[in-house]
Amino acid sequence: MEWTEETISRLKELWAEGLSTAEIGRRLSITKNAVVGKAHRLGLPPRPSPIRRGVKKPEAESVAKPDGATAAAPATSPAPTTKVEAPDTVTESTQVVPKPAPAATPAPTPVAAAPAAAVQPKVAKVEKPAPRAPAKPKPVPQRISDPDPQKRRGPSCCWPIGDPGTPGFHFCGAVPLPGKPYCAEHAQIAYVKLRDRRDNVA
DNA sequence: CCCTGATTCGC
DNA sequence: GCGAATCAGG
Repeated sequence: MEWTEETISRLKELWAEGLSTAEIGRRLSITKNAVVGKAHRLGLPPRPSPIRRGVKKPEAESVAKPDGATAAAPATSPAPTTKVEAPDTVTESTQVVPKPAPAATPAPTPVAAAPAAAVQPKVAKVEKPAPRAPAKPKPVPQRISDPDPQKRRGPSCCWPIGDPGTPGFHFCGAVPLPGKPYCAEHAQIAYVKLRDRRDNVA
């Protein structure tokens, strides 16, 4: 495989759009392994993996030395969960991380999903059969009346401002368009027409 | 078995 | 650097 700037950028785009590695592979006429391998090498943001292979291999080291003394492991604390999370959520509003889903994802349901680092919030409309997550148009009737983002508890624009995990990160919070997760301003950006990309061999 | 993505390892 | 083979979870 010849990874030219062209193919690499194409890979990045498709990767950022959340397509499966296999799907990307199909589009580029390469195997998913090639896609994954390259993406990994490029340091592309890992997307939700079904597995967690992080478990280390048989490493001879963690043998807990019974010779006591100053054991580094405080067994007295069964729950030393040192969480380093809770960056700085905006207000008390239930913020959901917007995953620019294909087509329209109207449901403001808390989709607990962390966006892959700095995923470009662009909604792409793929014509190919989506592997999973079929669009489920479910118009949620909700009245928008209170224009104050700080007070209203209803739906709020979940356009991410800044990078998730960084201190300044927050969501737009403005009043979203009816049936849309974003406000008018960000909906424009979100629902940009995917530029024509008819491609490759077949 | 199908799907998925991650890592390993020979090339 | 590349990607098939392999692993591993859903």
